Amino acid sequence: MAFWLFKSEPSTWSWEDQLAKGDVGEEWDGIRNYQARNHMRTMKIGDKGFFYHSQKDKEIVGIVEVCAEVHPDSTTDDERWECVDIKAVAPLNAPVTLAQVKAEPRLADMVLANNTRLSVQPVTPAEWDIILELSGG
DNA sequence: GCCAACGTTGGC
DNA sequence: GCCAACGTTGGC
Repeated sequence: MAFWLFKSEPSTWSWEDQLAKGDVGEEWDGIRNYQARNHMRTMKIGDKGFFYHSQKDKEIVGIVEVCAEVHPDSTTDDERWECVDIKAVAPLNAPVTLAQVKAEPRLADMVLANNTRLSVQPVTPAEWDIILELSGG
């Protein structure tokens, strides 16, 4: 199983919106970036991801799970763009802020701290555990 | 609100 | 195929 991080601006699609969808989940649509799409192409059902609020909050707020593998993005006719579906699993005990991530030496190489614009990112198992640790376990 | 980083587009 | 111009994202 692989780990990922999904970035969203809360005014567009928030963790609360995601939670409201329950186990049905929701298309992670609107991605118009090849790197992000390529990551989604490699995702499998059951992969876990962090849900990150960009812009105002800048913090990881919850855990999601891939519940449908890659398929065409329903928000466009352009066949280049595909996406997966994700569903909320649980909120973090406490949100982990970008500042916390940047202050943690073991997370110095995390994509979140280095490539601010990539909206779908891979997370290593080690990084996953450290984030959970920072959130209070 | 500004600006840096980065990706995409389009002219040549 | 290169590269300048432009648009978008997201941190500060």
